[in-house]
Amino acid sequence: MCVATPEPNTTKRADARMNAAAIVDAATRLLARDPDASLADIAREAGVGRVTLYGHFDSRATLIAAVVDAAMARAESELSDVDLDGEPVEVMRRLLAASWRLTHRHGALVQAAEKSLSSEDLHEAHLEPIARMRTLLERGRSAGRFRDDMPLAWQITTIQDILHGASRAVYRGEHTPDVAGELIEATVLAVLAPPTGE
Amino acid sequence: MCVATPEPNTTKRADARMNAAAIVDAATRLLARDPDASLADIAREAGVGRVTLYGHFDSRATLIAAVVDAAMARAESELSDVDLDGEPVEVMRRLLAASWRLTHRHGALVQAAEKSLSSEDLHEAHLEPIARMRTLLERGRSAGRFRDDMPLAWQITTIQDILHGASRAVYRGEHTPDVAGELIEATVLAVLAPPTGE
DNA sequence: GATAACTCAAACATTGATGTTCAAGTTGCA
DNA sequence: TGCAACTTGAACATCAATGTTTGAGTTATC
Repeated sequence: MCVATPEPNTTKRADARMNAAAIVDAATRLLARDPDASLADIAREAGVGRVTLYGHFDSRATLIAAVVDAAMARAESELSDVDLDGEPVEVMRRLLAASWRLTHRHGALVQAAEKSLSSEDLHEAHLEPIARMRTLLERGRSAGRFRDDMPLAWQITTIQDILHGASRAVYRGEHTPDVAGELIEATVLAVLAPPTGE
Repeated sequence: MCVATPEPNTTKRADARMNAAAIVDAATRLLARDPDASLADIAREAGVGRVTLYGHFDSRATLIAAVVDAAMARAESELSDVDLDGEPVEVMRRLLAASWRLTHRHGALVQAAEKSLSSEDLHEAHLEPIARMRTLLERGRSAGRFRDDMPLAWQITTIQDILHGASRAVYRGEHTPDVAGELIEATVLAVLAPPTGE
């Protein structure tokens, strides 16, 4: 569940804690756009010396683990707010909206994590959101609201691909995040809709 | 159109030409899976010494330019074989099938190219296939066969995202290329289908 | 079969990012 | 106020990938 080893609760000075948070924040922002962003870039973005960064995080991997943990914590918090009961199409709308906010915020962070962290940790990290989506898809299929003539895994990766593609398109400036959210909803629902007997 | 400066027609020895071709081939294969593959890896994959590679290509950028050129040449040849006349949905099927073969073969090569080549060159390189797809989409929309309540650019990037996602899924071993082709067709057509008055 | 073209391993130079050390300067906090 | 905690730039070590050079060995081609 948790990628970084939890800090021993040494009481740090207030400014030190602020800096650590600023670094994680800056890293989240930069890595979302460029998974290869250097630690020097991240330190600069955080308004902090490079040495200070190393004072807080032993290595690139340690920092990324911290970023992933923070991201996962917020993600779980936001996703678990989504009410999974009710009409599957409506639930999918809500789940997509929450997923889009997260994807847009974290962007390519997954790729950064894949390069620096053991794949087991990461796979486990993504397991929960995927399971959530899978459960919803299965329920929607049983209810005849989603098509079931494609593999579940395909539908899930397609949804992820659409989300990540939207993230890149927004970074390219092609759409606003809000418009992208609407397009995602329309597109995913079209993919999932049971084929009308043509 | 052409990324690499064309070779002065110095007559090279047969084995040298073979090696150059083997290197481009190996690079195409490796870069399709890992856009960060090192030149040492590529040389090994080509069954050639690292120095030999540098004998044929000045730099990583030069090699990638050659790979892109070869890929583009084959791509154009295969895509221009697709008959663009006729029922838009049928044409889309054919165009998708051809695009899938190319995507599966070239995979992440685009990303490798983006890191090593000037973005102008690359943008121009991708212009033609995108224009082809755009023309077809516009015709299908006019004919009422494709939905026109989303931006064209969104539909195009979505199609590209689905193709690339399928490529990754196949590399992960989740589907065979053939099955992926069918899934791509069904998924893209679902995305493009005009919404039925619900 | 002579020769120019080509290959290749080993060894070196360079570059850019990572990570470390140090000594001097600030600042939160008791 | 004073001190430990914290920050910082500069300088250094390391590592991996990119390129380069050399010199000896193959081989296509004339």
